[in-house]
Amino acid sequence: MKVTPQRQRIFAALHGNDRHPTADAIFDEVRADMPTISLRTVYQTLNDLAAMGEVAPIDLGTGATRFDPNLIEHHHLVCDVCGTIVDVDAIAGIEPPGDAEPTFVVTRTDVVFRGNCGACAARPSPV
Amino acid sequence: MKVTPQRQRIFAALHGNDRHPTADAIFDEVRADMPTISLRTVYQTLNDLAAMGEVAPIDLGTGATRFDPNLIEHHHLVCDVCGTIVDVDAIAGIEPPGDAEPTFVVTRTDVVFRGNCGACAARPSPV
DNA sequence: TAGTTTCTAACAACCGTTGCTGATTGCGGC
DNA sequence: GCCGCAATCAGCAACGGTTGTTAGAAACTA
Repeated sequence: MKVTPQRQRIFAALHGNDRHPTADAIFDEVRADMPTISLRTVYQTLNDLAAMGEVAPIDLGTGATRFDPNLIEHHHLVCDVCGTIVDVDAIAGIEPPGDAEPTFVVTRTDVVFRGNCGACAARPSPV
Repeated sequence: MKVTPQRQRIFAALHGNDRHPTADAIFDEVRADMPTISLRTVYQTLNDLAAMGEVAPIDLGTGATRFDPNLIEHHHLVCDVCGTIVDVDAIAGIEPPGDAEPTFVVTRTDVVFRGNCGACAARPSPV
C-alpha cells in the first residue's frame, strides 16, 4: 500500500475531525487543497483504510456511511434534530438475554442513543 | 386514511412475517396476489404505517430499510454471514455514562448485536 | 349525478456508492 | 538514463434503494 499525497491528505482529514464525517464531507475538505481529487479516490481510500482497520465505518441510519478514526470501542449519541454525533465510552456488560438464541455468537455490539442534543433540546421545537 | 385492498394486503404481509422484510420483499410478496401493484405504493404505504406508528422502520446497515411489526421495545441480533435478523427482548438499564453529555435527552436506544447465528457459526467458514 | 378527495401506477429523478477503463505515477532492474 | 511492471488515480457510467411528480381511477359526499 503506497503512501500517496491523496491518502495522506484523506487520513489527515479524518484524524483532525471528531465529527464522524461522511465520504462526501471528506471529499469537500480534501478538495480545498487538492482540487483535482475525485470522489472515487476518496471512497477507495476510505474503504482501504477501513479494511486495514485504520478507521471504522459506521452506519447510523443517517443515509450515508460515516468514518470514525476513534478505534477504541465506544458508542454514539445521535441528535435526531441536528444530526450531531457524539462519542461516549463503551458500556460494559451488554449482552443478549441468555434465554434468547443461545447459539448466536456475538462479535460486536452497536449501541446508538437517539434523542436531542443539549442545544436542540433547549431550543423550542423548530417553528 | 382509507382502508384499500393494497393497504390491507401490505399490512397483512408485514404481520405474517417476523423476518423484518425490506420494502422490496413486501413488494414481491404482495405482487403475487396483486400483480398490478407498484413498488411506489408499497413504499408509500409503509411510510404511512410508520408515520402512524403501526410499524417500526429499522435500519440495520444492511443497505435497505426494514420494517418491523413488533412494536414492543426490543433489540436485534444480526448475522453477518446470512443476514438473518432475530428479535431479542429489550435490556433494561442501558444509558449513556453519566459523565458524558449530561444535557443530551435520550428518546430511544438502539442495540444491535452482530455476529454469527447458530447455523452460520457451526458451519465451517464458507470455503 | 357532479364535485371533491384520496389513492394508485408509472415514470423519472435523486443520493450514496461502486465498477470500469484508460492515463498517470513511482519503483526496481538493467 | 531507460524500460517495464504494478499500483494508483480521475472521470464517467451504472447500480440499488428511495422519493417527487403527475395523470388517471376510484370512492365518498352532497
